[in-house]
Amino acid sequence: MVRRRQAVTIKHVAADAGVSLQTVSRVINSEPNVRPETQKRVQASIDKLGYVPSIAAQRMSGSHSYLILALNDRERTIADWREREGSDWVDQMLFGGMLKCAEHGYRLIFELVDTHNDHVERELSAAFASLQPDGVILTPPNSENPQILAFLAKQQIPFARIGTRTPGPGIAITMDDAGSARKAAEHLLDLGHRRIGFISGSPEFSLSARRTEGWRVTMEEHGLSCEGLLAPGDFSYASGKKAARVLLSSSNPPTAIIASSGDMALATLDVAKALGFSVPEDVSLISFDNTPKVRFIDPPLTVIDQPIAETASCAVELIIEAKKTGNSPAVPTIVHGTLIVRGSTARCRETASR
Amino acid sequence: MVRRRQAVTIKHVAADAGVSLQTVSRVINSEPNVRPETQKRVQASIDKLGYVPSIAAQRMSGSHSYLILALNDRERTIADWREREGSDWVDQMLFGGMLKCAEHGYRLIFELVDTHNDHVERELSAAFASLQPDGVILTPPNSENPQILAFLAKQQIPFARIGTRTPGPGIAITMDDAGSARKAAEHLLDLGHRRIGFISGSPEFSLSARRTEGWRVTMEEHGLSCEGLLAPGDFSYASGKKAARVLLSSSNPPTAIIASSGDMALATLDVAKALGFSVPEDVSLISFDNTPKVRFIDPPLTVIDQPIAETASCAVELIIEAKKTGNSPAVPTIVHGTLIVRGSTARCRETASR
DNA sequence: ATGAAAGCGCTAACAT
DNA sequence: ATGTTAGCGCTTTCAT
Repeated sequence: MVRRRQAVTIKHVAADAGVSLQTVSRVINSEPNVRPETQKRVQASIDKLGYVPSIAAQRMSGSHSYLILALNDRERTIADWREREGSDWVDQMLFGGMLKCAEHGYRLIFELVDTHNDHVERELSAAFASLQPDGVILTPPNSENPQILAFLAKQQIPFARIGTRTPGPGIAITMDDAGSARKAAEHLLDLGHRRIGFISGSPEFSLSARRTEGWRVTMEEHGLSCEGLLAPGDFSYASGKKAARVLLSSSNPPTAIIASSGDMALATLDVAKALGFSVPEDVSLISFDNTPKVRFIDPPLTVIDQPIAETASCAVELIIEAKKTGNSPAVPTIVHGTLIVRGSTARCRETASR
Repeated sequence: MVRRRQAVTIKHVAADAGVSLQTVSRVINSEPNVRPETQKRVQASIDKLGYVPSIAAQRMSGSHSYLILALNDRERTIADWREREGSDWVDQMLFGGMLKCAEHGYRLIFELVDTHNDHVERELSAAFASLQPDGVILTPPNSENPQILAFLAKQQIPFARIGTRTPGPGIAITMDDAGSARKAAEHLLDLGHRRIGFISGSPEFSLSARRTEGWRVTMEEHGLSCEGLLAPGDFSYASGKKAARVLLSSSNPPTAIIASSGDMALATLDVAKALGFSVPEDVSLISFDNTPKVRFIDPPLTVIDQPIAETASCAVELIIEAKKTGNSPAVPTIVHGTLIVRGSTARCRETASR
C-alpha cells in the first residue's frame, strides 16, 4: 500500500499566502488577531488549493477531534436491526444528529456499547482513547447507566443524556413524557372517555414512570379513578399482549387504552380484535412511538410522536455549545412530543349515548 | 475547556514494560522481530494499563485511520428519513457494515454526498482530507457516478461499489439483480402464470435494467411474449401507480406483476384494489425490497429480499482485505437475494381452471 | 531482535 | 498582528 500523505497541508497554504503556519491556523479557527486583509489573502489560498484541515492532526495538537459519539445500547439496537420491524429511531437519530453535526463541521459516530456488561468502562475508555471524541450522546437506557455516567463525568467531555431528567452530570434532554401522556389522556377525555387504561413501559427506563404519572395525574385532575386501569408492560409486544388481556377481560373494561410503546399498542390492537372489541368503536387506542408500523396498520393508530430527530439535533447543538463556551443548561431541556390523531381513537360510545 | 491528553500512551506502556516505543508499536501492529517473551511482557503492560492506540496518532504517522466511509446519496437518504415510511436500508447497512468493521477494529462513518452537484469532487476531497479513511463504500447510485469513481481511483484507497457490476476501478458487489428477477418470475410461472407484467426501476440505476433483463429472459425461455407487459417506473410510488394503471387497464391484463421496488409494489396493490382486482386472487404481486411496509400490508407481499446487511458486511471485508494485501477480486462479487413467499402470490386462476 | 531519530499536520504557548 | 518553537502519539527509517 502506498503511504498516503495529505495532499494539501497548512504549510502549502502558508507558503502560498506568504504567511506563517500560525496565521493560517488562526484563520481556520476564526481566531482573533488577524488583519482582515491577511485573513482574506489566506482564505483565498485555502479556497484556491482546496485545503481542508486533517482532523487527526487537529486532534493530535490538542484541539478538537470534531467527532461526536452517539452511544447506543448494543443489544437493543441489534435486535431492532435483525427484526426489521421498521423501528426507525436509529434513522431519526442520524437524521437529527448527523445533519446538525455537519452544520458545525462535526461528525457523528454511531457506536454500540454492551450495557449489561461489567466491562462497560473498559469498552468506553477504549472507544475514547481511540477516537477522542469532543462529545457524547447517550440514549436510553444508557442515559441513566451509573457506570457510564461516572466514566463520562471523569472525562471532562460534554455529554448529553437523552430521555432522562434525573439530575446529575451532563446535559439532560427529555421528551416531556408526563406531558405527552397527559396529551394522550386529554385527547381521550375530550372524546368522552372516562375509563382510560394505561400500559406502562419497562421500569428499566425512568421515562416509563413519568408517562404513567402523566396519565395518573391527568385522570385524577378530572376526578377519575385509576383503579384497575394500570397494567405493567416492558415495551415489548408480548408484554403488551398480556397487559391488554388483563385490561380488556376485566368486568368493566376501559373504553380507551394508552400504550407506552408502539409494540404494546399493536399487541393491544390484536388482543382487542381477538376478544371481539373493534377499534376504535369499542376501544380507542393511543400508541407512543410513531413507527411506520403503527401508521400502516388497520386502523392507523393515533400516536404520540416522539421527536427523536429534533432531540438528537438539540443534543448535538448543546454539546457543541458546551464545548465552545463551557456552559450547559442547568435544567433539563424539554423537547415536546405531539399527538397525531389517526383512526384508532373515536368518541366514547357510553358517553355519546347518554 | 481543559486540554485533554491521552491518559495512557505508548510511552507509558514502553516504560512499564521496560522496552522502547518501537517495540511496543511492533506488538500493537503484530509485526515481526519481537521475541515471544518480549511480546508477552509488552502485552501484559498493555492490558494492565488498559492502553488503546489513538487513531489520530496512528493516522498522523502515516498508518491506518481505521475509518471506512460509507458514501450515500444525500437527497434520497434524507428524503427517506423525512418520510419515515420504514425504509430500512440505512439500518441494514449499519447492521452489516458497522458490525463487520468492529470485528476488525475499524469504524464505519456514514456520510452523505450531494450527487447532483458539480462540486462532488470538492465535497469528497474535503471529506477525505479531514477523515483520511482507509476505504470507502459506495451505494447506488453513487456506485456508478463517474465523477466519484474517477476521484476515488486517484486516491489509491480501496473502495467497494455496491449494486453494480459495470467494470471499472474498485470492488464491485452486486445483488444478482437478474437472478432475483428470474426467481420472482419463476415463482409466478410455477404458479401457472403466463402473462407476467414487470414494472421497471429508475434508469438512473443500472440494476434496473438487469432486473428487467432477468424477467425478460426468463419469460422468453418459457416461450412467453413480453409484449405489453413491461411498464416503466422510477422506484417511486407515483411512478408505480402510473405503471400499474397501464398494465391493469389493458384489454388483456397480466395475471401477475413484478414491481422493481417496494413502493411501486404498494402502488400496484392500491391500483389493483381500486380497479376491482383482488390480490392475489385476480393478480399476484411480487415486490423487490423487503421493507417493513410490504410485510405489514394486507396481504403481506411476496418479495425478493435484498440482503443489504450481508452486502455491506461483504464490502467491508473486501475493503479491509484489499487494504491489507493489496488484492481485490477482479470479478464482481455476487450476493444473492432470496424469494420470500407471502400472501400476495397465488396460483393463476386461468391456468387452474383449465 | 531492538532502539534512536525524524517527522506526520496541526495548535498552544511564547515570543516579537 | 504575526512569527517561532515545542510538542501531541505514533510509525517509519535507519541504526545497532
